[in-house]
Amino acid sequence: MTESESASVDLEIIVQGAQEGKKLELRLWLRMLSTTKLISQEIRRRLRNEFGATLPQFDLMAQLYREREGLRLGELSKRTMVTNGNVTGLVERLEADGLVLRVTPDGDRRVTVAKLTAKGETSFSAMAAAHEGWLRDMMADVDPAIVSELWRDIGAVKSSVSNHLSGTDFD
Amino acid sequence: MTESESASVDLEIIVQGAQEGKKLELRLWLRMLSTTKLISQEIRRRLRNEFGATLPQFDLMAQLYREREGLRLGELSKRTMVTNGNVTGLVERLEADGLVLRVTPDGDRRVTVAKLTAKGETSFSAMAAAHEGWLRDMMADVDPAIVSELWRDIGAVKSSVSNHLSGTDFD
DNA sequence: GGACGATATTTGAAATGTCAAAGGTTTGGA
DNA sequence: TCCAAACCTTTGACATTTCAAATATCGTCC
Repeated sequence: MTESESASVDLEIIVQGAQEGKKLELRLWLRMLSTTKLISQEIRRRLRNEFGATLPQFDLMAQLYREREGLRLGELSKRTMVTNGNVTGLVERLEADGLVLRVTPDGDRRVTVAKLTAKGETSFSAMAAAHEGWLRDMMADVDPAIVSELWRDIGAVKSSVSNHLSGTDFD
Repeated sequence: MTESESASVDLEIIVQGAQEGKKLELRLWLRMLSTTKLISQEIRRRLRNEFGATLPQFDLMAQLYREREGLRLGELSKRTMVTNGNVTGLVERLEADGLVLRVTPDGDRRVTVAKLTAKGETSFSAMAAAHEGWLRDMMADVDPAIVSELWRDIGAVKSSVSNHLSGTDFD
């Protein structure tokens, strides 16, 4: 009994080891990373060519588009996963282009709230429509059922990662 | 949890349809992107804290570690998915730290080959071992079968994206 | 052997990114 | 009241990133 069981286990180990070495998680990570880079670069190129915008600007405007009242810079920083200092510069440039407005509310003068201007909303909604289409095109060869499955399972990965962060996590 | 499975599935579908409607690909992309950012930032932090290294440096050294003869900068650029100009600066800093060496082969003086020094190999192999462990830890809550499945299905995404890139096009 | 196109890398400008430290502002006790 | 801790944003020093233009070298065609 131990003989047959251990034999099949050994075989699995051997096959896996022979074909790919080991480190399943590492291989998944490398593939996720390269795929994400590939898509990012394509989106970046198209945003640039068709709208003269950058990806970080698009991401930031996407957050503001969903919150028409505007967002504090710290909140923007969390949602875009970009550091505070970086948000400052991004908003500065967007404001210079007339796409975003900065306001300090009366209640608390430590705070700066960023908000899309009318021009910003128009500009973003055109980009968003195109952006969605690009993604559909790029993933056109993937079975929708697989897309759903990936969405779910990557959620599991994200959740696992969130629970094993070293520094100050929680949110 | 107290409800039957089919009821909760229906509910999910309804909620999903009502709240987000369509855009499955868009939602997958946003989740992939945020998950990748999360993992990247964690690795970045640990590389910095434990080894005083940066992620791009680690990535570049990883390529050189697999090619002990060294790589031309253009090849490095392709493999790391980083632009040529960027590789120049990365290699410069790594050379200043004594981790990488630059050589111009006799045959072709246009070419620069980068190669890990002994110090670079030692340094990288310590980082690589830790790096692999971090990924295993971060993904510890994900079923290995799911990890395999993700690896395969993300491969399908990557392949689809590769087939729908806008080369040099016009408007 | 000299001009030309193809290759390979570097450079320069601008934007994005991190981190740590410094600025203001509020708030909550003593 | 007053001051120290907490909060929010900006600043400053660097590293990374992209793109486009500039350099440098090779190979070839004549």
